[in-house]
Amino acid sequence: MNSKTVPNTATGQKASSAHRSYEEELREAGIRITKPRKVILKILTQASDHPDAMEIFRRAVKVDASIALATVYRTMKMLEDLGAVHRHSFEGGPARFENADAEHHDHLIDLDTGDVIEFHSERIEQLQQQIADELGYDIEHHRLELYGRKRKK
Amino acid sequence: MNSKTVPNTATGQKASSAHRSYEEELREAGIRITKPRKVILKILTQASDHPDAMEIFRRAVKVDASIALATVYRTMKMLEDLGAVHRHSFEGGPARFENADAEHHDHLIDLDTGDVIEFHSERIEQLQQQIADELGYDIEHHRLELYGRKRKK
DNA sequence: ATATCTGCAAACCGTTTGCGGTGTA
DNA sequence: TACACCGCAAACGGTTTGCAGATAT
Repeated sequence: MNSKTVPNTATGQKASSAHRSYEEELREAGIRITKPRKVILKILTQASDHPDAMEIFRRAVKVDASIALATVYRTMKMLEDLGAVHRHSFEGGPARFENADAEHHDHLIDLDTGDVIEFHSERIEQLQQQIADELGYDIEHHRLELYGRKRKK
Repeated sequence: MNSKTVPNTATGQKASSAHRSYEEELREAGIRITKPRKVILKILTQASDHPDAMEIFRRAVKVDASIALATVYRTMKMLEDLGAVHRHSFEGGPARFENADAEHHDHLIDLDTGDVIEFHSERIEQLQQQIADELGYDIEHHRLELYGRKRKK
């Protein structure tokens, strides 16, 4: 019993702000705006954390009890394909999602609470780039996750 | 799917040479050395790549057709708990394993071939440490993976 | 009107586990 | 001999999918 589970209820920090609304994006892509989608998109717009599919489903059911989990999964995949959300597979838990229009950042996951803290280091990005260069590779994307606990001083 | 260890920038990397043998480790831990385990351990000792459970199973069956996939999973978990192997969950595939006694390194995954290239940057490690410090966290472990394709120049 | 979308249930895939029998220490 | 271990099959958790009916455009 050494597997740590990462709880996935975070109390987020920044709210997602100035972006083209999800509905707008769907409309542009010629995708129908249905009732279940409206509910899910609103939840995503309001979310300040990194919810997983089940959590989105729980929030959605409160608004419309007839929504199916499968629809949540289908909608998230559709949004991911559109490039509107990012999917993160952190250790020891289901995939978690976040709006894609924030600037690129990496994540620090609080092992005790599941909270996700975003950070960015231009220097690290450069070093990654340099390493890939030296190895003769073009980076398509990368994943940098720190797993830790609050320092008790 | 092979794996290369690349001598690299900052800190040099030594070849994952023979340290304490797996069998020795098991014996010290008071764990029985059975026939299926012998087969699996030999496969791991000889492996120069990062095989997943199914691949280890395939190789094992060639040696002893009666081995079960469940035994591979059980053995890998046991080795992981012992700290003898590391489990990596790269994107879009099953977990892959590698011997734990190499020095710490990160991974670049070739998206075309699945090859895994190891690298290490002391500078990046320092920066991660610094970021965690600033955020008030102690890092337990981290994950840095670059996903890319060979540069066609 | 009709193609897209839905809910439901079943399938999926990698992994774990309960069982009763086997073999190691 | 005793208990750890095995193979087998069934269960698991997260996710995807086939279907037939519902709905947005």
